Amino acid sequence: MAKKPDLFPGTLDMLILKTLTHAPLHGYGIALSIKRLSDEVLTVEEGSLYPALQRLLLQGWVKAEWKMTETNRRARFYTLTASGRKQLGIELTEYEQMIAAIGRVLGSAEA
Amino acid sequence: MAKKPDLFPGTLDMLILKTLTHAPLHGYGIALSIKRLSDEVLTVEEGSLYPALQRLLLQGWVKAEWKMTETNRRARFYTLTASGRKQLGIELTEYEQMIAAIGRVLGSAEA
DNA sequence: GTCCTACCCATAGATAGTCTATATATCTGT
DNA sequence: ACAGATATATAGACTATCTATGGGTAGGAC
Repeated sequence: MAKKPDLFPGTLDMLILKTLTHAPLHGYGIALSIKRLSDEVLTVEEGSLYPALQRLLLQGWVKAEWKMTETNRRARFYTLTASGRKQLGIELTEYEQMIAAIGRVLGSAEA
Repeated sequence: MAKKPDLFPGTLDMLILKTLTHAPLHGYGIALSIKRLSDEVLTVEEGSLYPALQRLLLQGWVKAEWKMTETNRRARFYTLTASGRKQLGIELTEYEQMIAAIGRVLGSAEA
């Protein structure tokens, strides 16, 4: 984490997996998608995105194939696998539990 | 981050500052407080807590003094400063903005 | 009186996930 | 020809967290 992070460490994988539930996308498209959906609040840097995609590939949560984009450039399209979908479910649950717990602390009136 | 973190990186400082808005506490008490308020979901390890307190001291967001606990042991009590209270406000705003943005991505039906 | 548990502080080292910076290349519009 | 958007990828730096360890005190149980 150099300086201030553009997103929460640990949430990137979840966001990528979620984005791929809609349709297969290439890396650049994933970054744009997350940026757009979050109203420009979340920015995924390339140096974060591609390592993350390698991790997901290694885990078997996504698969990749080279195709042509609509603008006629070659790009790697990533598709969510069955185990990736399962993993997304796990991460969503953990995330919501964590957020709820933090919310309880932040909302507390007493120590 | 060795293995799975017990909380979101970046949120610890905010949680500590929030806990101290109620009353001055020593390190051990802060850890217990966060654990209890979060229903045992969030665990602050000592190896995370004390470095974090050093950071907060350096920034001037908390001040510390040695006192005696109710159980008659000497302990360092940390108190929130004015700038610490201001910093907490900033971090809360950023946090909520971030959470809202992630929620929009996770709740999206389309890419 | 000795042991055990809870209390309390602190540092060193490992780990991992992020950012910055850089390199390469193609397509489109001017 | 050139600029700007599209597109992939890696190396290196940074930093907050975890694991592991060390030291020390008070109080109660036995």
